[in-house]
Amino acid sequence: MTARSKEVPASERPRRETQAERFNRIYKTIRERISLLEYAPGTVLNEGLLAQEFGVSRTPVRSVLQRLNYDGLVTTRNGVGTIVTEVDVKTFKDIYALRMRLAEDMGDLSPLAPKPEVLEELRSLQVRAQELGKATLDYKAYAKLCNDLHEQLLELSGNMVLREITDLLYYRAARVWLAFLPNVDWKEALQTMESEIADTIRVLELDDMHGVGNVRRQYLYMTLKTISRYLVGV
Amino acid sequence: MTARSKEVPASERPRRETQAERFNRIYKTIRERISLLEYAPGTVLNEGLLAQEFGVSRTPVRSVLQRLNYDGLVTTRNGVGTIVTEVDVKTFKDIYALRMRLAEDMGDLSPLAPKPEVLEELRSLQVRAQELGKATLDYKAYAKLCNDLHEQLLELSGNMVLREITDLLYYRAARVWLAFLPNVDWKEALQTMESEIADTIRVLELDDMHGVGNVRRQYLYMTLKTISRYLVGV
DNA sequence: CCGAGAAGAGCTTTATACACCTTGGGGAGA
DNA sequence: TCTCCCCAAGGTGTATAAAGCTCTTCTCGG
Repeated sequence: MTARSKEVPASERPRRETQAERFNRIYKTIRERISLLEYAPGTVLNEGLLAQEFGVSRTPVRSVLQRLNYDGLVTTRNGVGTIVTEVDVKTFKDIYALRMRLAEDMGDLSPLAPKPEVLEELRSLQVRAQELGKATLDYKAYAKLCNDLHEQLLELSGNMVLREITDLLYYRAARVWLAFLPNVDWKEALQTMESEIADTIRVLELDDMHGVGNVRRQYLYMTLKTISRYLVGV
Repeated sequence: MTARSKEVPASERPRRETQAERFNRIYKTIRERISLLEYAPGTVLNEGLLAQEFGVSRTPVRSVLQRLNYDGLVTTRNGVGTIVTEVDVKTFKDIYALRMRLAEDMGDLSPLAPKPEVLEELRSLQVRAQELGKATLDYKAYAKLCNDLHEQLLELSGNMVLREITDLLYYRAARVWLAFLPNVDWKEALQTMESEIADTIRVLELDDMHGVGNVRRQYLYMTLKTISRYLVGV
């Protein structure tokens, strides 16, 4: 029993943020900014400024940036700074090829019975997609939708390792599709996304976990093909 | 042009170890020690001592340990130390289930034409397995053999992302099989390994990259079953 | 006018000092 | 004798200063 815990009951005491919690907060914040293209590829992240923004010293920020480095989202060059990476074409294709496989695996490897909350959340995502399709261009909202969909799909697998890797690969290539988005028709893009969500809900309601993976794989394939076609054109 | 490069021609100057090189050296060293059970699960790694051993300050060592933490090989507890993780049964099965899939993928996703060096290396591994089978128990040598085989198989895929993940998962679970080894017959274990290498060489000589994945998957399956059977028995 | 070179600014990397946390042992009290 | 509390030792987490690297810019010579 420490001295502090005697002063106030543990339940009332406003528990200070754990170091791990703080790490995750900063990590997810920066990762989201990268995935939303707020930090576009080539952007130089300054440790000092980030430290200032999050109200910590540079040390914990460095720790986060190193993690993002392992994730492949940034590279740090001595004397220059920490730079958000470009995703080259080959890597992009490699990632998508692998993600398509992993999507299938998601249905096979210890799938979880779909929790009602997930279905609920997916329906609200569907609404968001519909609303967004009517509205004017809002790439950031689109990206958030993608991220949220991804997050919900993760919930469907009981294989934590698969989850982790799927998450890793998702964020490593998420920027590419978003950066490509201006090249495709906005309404069509959102209709496609709405279809994916609708299809997913449909198979989920049948408890067809294999189907979920197939739907995901199908739309990953479409995305890959769309971008590939454009790359050939250039 | 810096001052130092004027003193001696760049070709003669003994290029100092890059920071990245030093990182990798320390990282791979510690990771190998973990995979070889030199640092068994539960072992507490002391940042200060490691820093002393590698002749650096605690900072770069911390950086390596954080990476190992992300890899799932250690967990760091404040005030205690950095502890080599146990691999629980569920995680182990999750990893193996995924590795089996990835082994198949290895044959499908941009396989590389087998370089002669790889075949050469595999043949030497086969010899090592034969020698080891005749000799007395040497778990560490067995583990090194496993690691080297793994490394060679990585060379066969042109999908760098797949390589990276395969590597990650290999080392995350490598300890388990090694720790289990005393429960199986030594000669049989080495005969099995020799068979795997022989099978791999055979399919490689036919340029059957899909076959390589199948062989790998097959032996992963055997390993998984062997351990699972034992776990049920307990 | 042009280019090579050197100095300087700004960044990351490393080293080090200090704060905080965890743990285990020793001592006082029941 | 057992239990509980306290505290000291030793660990990691954080902050900060020094060192090293990179790029820019300015200057001086051709």
